[in-house]
Amino acid sequence: MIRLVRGFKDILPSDTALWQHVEVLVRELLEDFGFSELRIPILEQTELFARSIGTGTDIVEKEMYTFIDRSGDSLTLRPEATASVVRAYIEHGIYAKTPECKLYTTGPMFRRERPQKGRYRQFYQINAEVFGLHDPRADAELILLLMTIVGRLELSGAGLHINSLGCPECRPQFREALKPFLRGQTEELCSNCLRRRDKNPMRIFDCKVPTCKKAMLDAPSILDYLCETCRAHFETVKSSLDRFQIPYQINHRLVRGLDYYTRTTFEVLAEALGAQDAVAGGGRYDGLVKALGGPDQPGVGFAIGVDRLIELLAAQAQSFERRPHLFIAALGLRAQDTAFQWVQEFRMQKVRAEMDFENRSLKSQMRRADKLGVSYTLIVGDRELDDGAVVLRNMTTKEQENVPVQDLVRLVVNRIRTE
RNA sequence: GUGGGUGUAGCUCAGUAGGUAGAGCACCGGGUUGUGGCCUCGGCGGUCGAGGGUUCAAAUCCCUUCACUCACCCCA
Repeated sequence: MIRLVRGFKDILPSDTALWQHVEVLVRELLEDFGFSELRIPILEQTELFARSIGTGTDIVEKEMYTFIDRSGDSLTLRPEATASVVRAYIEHGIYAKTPECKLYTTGPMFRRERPQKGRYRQFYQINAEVFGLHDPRADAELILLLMTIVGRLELSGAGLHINSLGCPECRPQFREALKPFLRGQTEELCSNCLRRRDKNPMRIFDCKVPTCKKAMLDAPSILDYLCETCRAHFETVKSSLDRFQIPYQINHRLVRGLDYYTRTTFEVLAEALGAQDAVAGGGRYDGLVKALGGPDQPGVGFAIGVDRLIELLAAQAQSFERRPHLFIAALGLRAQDTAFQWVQEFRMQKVRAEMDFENRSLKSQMRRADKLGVSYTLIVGDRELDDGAVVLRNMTTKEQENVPVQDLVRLVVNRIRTE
């Protein structure tokens, strides 16, 4: 048997209704908040990700699906979307026509990590990006949008964490201050953290090893090292969130894996997800557009991990399945022939009708009707056709009535609509 | 890439003094004449992850391998 590729998955019919529910709701909110959809390809030049995400990152170093195509170009299945959005923003001169713009995009991303709960090699994201706005209220608005989505989806147990990473002006000073502290923690830090102590010391905040966590409790906070501009920026983000009563937790340990983030950074975390607890994450990336060869335009964005979001919603046990409205139990070939005609007419009237093509007993057809969860069943056999009236059974009240064959579709449609 | 756990019917799982497999759910059908959900009876359905070894005999012991899963790592 040929099976799924490791880390990839099928989204089965029993789940797609929930996916669609999320997609529709999020899309509507994005449009309400002024975002326009941008559709970007799944394949890009490898260099785009190397330059935006950073050559030192794990994503670029060992997680990308990269191959050389026949022309000799190195291509990569996108591991994230922001780089492509920025590329499109620059390539099509969007910055010239509408430097300030809000874009969103959705689709699969690819990262060759070891699969586990909430982590797949093909996973889905909804990305929102805002370009051209330095104002901290843009950051706040984006977070507001994200939390509105969370709220509308009635997602429980999800908490917002925010932090500021400073800017190229003040972050280096923090890193310098962090180093002597870390040198004093040689005993406590795990081997991994010791290795990255010099290369990327801020990442140690992310380590989940208990002793590291403990050792980092007394570490200096980036928030004490922000320059005046960054401090004021962060203050406005917070006061804006307060104003809209968005609860949040300041977490000076919240750092990002991608090099291009500056200032505001945030994540929505849900404990129920296990180790992969980030449902959404984002932040400001003021240097990225320029770094990719565009004008010096700022950007802020977030990504929602749809798979994880769905997992949370599915656990909250809410059904979005679409059940048919009507089943036609037809007895005998003549009745089946008529029923076939009717189901088509019902569907044209937006009534989801089903019937059975096997010549099964009424009992088994009733069973099927019950299993489908229809609210009404039409029962038609030779007897009914001869009498010119078929039986309409209300599956919840068990009441039955006769409906004349001529004009049947209209009468039944009305009955179902008035439910 | 590293570690732990697990791999027996579509699903959830039983099944050790080694003797060629069971349950529940699901599915199909019956319980008198053309009527569902409960009950009841029956049926369908398994190369016991794969390959090799030990043995008269292995789902059960040994080796190898693959897959799934959780965690590390990383991140949405």
